Amino acid sequence: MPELPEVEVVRRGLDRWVTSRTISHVEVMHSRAVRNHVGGAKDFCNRLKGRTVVSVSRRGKFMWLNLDDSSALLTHLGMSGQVLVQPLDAPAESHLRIRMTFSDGRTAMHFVDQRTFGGMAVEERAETTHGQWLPASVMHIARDPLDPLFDETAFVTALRAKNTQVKRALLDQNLISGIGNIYADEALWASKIHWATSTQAMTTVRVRDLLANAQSVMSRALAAGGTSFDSLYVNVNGESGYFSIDLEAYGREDEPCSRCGSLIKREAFANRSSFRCRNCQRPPRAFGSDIPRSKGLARARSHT
DNA sequence: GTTACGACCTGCGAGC
DNA sequence: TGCTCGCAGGTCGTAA
Repeated sequence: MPELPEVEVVRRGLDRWVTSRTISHVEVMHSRAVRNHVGGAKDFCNRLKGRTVVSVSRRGKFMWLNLDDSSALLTHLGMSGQVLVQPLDAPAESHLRIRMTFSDGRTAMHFVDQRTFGGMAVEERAETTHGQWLPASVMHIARDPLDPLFDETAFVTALRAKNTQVKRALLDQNLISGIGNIYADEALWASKIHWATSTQAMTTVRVRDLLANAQSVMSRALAAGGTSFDSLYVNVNGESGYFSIDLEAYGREDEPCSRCGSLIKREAFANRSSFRCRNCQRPPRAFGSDIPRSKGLARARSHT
C-alpha cells in the first residue's frame, strides 16, 4: 500500500519522465477516479489539455503536477493506485482509470487503480502562510517527517496534547503526514511502544524517539524503492519495491521478533490490523485481551 | 473542538 | 464447481 516512501518513489519517477512535457489528450475511463474534481470528467480533461508540467511536488501521501498556469493535477494513490509511464502502444491495464498523452508523441501516463480509493483532480494552487503554493485540498495536511521544514518541537507538543492512542495520532494526517498502517507499526516496534499507549502518557523523550524511528524506517524504505506485498504498489516503470523483506512487525504474525524472539502478535485496530511484539511492546494496563487471527493478512504475507 | 467509527471499493482465498 | 463472506486500508463525513 502506498505510504510516504512509495509516493516519493513515484513522484521522483514522474519528475523525471513527465516534467516539461505538454499534455495533448486525456481520457477518463472510470468517473470515480475524478470524483474529487469539481467539474466532472469532461472539465477535468479540458483543463489539462495543452498544459505543460512544470514540476512534481508532494506532501505526505498527496502528490501533484504543477502546471504552467495557477493549477495543479493533484493525485492520491489511495490503497492500490499506480501511475505508470507506458509506451504509446501499450495495452490498457485491466484497472486503467485515466490515460494521458503528450504533444511530443513519446510515452503515455496511465493512472491504474484496482480498488478506486485513489484519484486525480485539477485544483487551483493557493499560497500558504509559509509562502508555499499548494492545491487547496492539501492545505490541511501536516508536513511529513522527511520534510526539511518539519517542526519536531511542534509535533511533540501537539501529540502530547491529544487524548487518544499513540497509533491513532501517528495516522492523523493533520498532525503528521505520510505515515500509514505499515510504517506506524514499524516505528512503534522500533520504539518498543504498544499502539494503544495514551498520547498523554508519552514523555517528550519517547515521542522524539518514536519520530526518529519513523524517519529512519521510512528513509530505509525509500532507499529500497518502497515496500510491496504484491503487485498493488509499483514505481512508474512497473517495478515493485523491496523493503517488505526488512519489515520487523507488520504482517509477521506468529513469527519471532528479531530483537527478543517472542512471537509477533496481530490485533484488531480501528477496522484494520496492528502488529506488535508480545514482549517488547507490552500493553498499557487498561488494554484488553487477544483478538482472533485474520486470514487476509496471512494471505498478504504469502505474496512476498 | 475533538475523537471514534462506518462507508467507500475490488480481488482473492477460505469455507461451505 | 460455484457461491458467499471476510479482509486488506486511506480518507472523508457524520455522530457522539
